[in-house]
Amino acid sequence: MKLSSGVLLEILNGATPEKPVLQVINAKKITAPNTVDRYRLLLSDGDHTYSHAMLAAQMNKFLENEELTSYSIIEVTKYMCNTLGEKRVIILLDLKVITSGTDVGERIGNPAQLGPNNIPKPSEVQKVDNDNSVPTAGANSIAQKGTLQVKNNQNNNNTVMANNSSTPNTPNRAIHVIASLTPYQNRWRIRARVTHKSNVRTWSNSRGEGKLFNVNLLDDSGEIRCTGFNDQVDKYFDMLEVNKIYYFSKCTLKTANKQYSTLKNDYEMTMNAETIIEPCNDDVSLPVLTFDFVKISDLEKCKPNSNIDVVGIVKVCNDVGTVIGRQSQKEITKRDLQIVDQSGVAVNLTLWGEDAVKFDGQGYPVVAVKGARVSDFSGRSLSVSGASQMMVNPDIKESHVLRGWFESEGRDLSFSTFQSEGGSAGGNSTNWKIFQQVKNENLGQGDKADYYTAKGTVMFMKKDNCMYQACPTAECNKKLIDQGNGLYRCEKCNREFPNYKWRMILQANVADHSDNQWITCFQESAEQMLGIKADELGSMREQDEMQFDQVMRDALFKHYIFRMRAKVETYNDESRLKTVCVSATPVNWQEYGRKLVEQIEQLGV
DNA sequence: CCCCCCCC
Repeated sequence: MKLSSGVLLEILNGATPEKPVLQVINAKKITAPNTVDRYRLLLSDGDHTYSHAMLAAQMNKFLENEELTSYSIIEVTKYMCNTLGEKRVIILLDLKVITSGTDVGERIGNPAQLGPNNIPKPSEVQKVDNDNSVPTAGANSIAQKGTLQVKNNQNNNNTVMANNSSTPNTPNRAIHVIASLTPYQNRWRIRARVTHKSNVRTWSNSRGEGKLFNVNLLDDSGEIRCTGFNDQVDKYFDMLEVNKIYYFSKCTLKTANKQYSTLKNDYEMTMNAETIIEPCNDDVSLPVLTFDFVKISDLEKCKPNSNIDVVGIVKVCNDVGTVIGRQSQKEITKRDLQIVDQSGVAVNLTLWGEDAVKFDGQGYPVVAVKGARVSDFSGRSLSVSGASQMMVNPDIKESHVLRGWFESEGRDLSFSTFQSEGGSAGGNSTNWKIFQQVKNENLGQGDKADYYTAKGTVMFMKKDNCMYQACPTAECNKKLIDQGNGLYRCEKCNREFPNYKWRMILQANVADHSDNQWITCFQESAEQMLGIKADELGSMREQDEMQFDQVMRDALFKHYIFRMRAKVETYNDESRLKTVCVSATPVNWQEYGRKLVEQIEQLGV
């Protein structure tokens, strides 16, 4: 296969030749904390090599599954050339591997390196100042696997009507692609489809209050989240509609917090007072939603609290039910579905709120969820969170294939389910861990607390600040302010009291054979571990410090079964794992011994 | 500047 000689120089000169055939000499992974990995490529057209080339993030799988290796020959079906400062960067948006790297085995020809000295400066590049500056090689760009492609100007089974009816009164200016946006460059304009719009949410905390919403934006190169606060909510919330295409410019780019973002982008955008958003009614071909489906059987390999894309047939649709939120104490509507796919495994998918109420499970519908939340409840289960996007019977290939499979054979199959760990029957979610596992498995690093059970020995307790004078009101445990006049003030109840009750916050270090863990014990667990009621201990400390010290010493080196809640908390940009001891129960040695025997048997020795 | 998305 011949390389497209000289094509790199043409591209850098501003031309957009179709389907260039290039050799990938090598690829280098660029990693940075809290970002999606990106790959920088050294490309060759046989005459020249060029190293300022990037693979669009959604094409990473080509390298990660080793389909694309060094020396591979590729046909680039979609690409673009962007200017970043004084650099011209070629971004590969879509490609086909024509010959594998191992079959080629070497660098073709003797290409000379292109660099700043022998390529035109961006300012010298002939401006291709119209919408054609996004090259879509070939008359019809090929929809990627799992991509719903809209062709506004064609009748075709894949067509989803997305009518952008208003006329853009926008001057023709070069269009940038989402993959090329960075915080270091603010002269850009993208054309993107809104694939998701949140509701308006209000917040109120120590840093202030306000309202916000976000939209997810998608173009050929990638996706990005865009958030509008306060004034921008009023200005753009109603205007932006899901599935429609808009021009965006002058938003603020910042590093995305991966803890909260499910989108494949290192950055996210915030609308500001200068932001310009205009509807686009051109005949443009932009993807609607890209999925990266995980087979249900592969959920086992997915980390709890991660977000994945899944598609399945709704085999069982349970009735709507309600639960009480642990934190909010509010009643929440939910509906459990059981979904299945060709992997022969069934998994529970929980819908919440409106999604749960509105869902119609008649006729075994297909559901596709982008960004479903994985949990380890009963082995594995899934949840449609606010950041997820759910489509029922979407018009995508996977959906039709799944339907065909279900009608022909899937309907009559029996499916296996995930098993909760520990081996006990039923949904036993005790989740036994040793402290080393707690660290290795990054428990509590997700945005939701992780609960686990561990057997541990008390190694140390901090005496300082282990108890405080709390508001005597039954439900209020707030620390009182000693007024010095025999009265104590509660800021929460806005009252003064002559009395108080003792409450405990005991920091303890507990260990097992593998590691140790600092934990916070509140009233009940602290009283259990110290073997004394907080009120008694409080007055003891005031009357006889030595006796108090003795109680603390006597509590050391005792063994408990601890129920823990682990969650990362962030103070002043510094995050650390906070482990709260929910309960401490003295070890029942018979029962614990039986559990160890069971574990040993499971080793199969 | 949010970041809650829940339950067994």
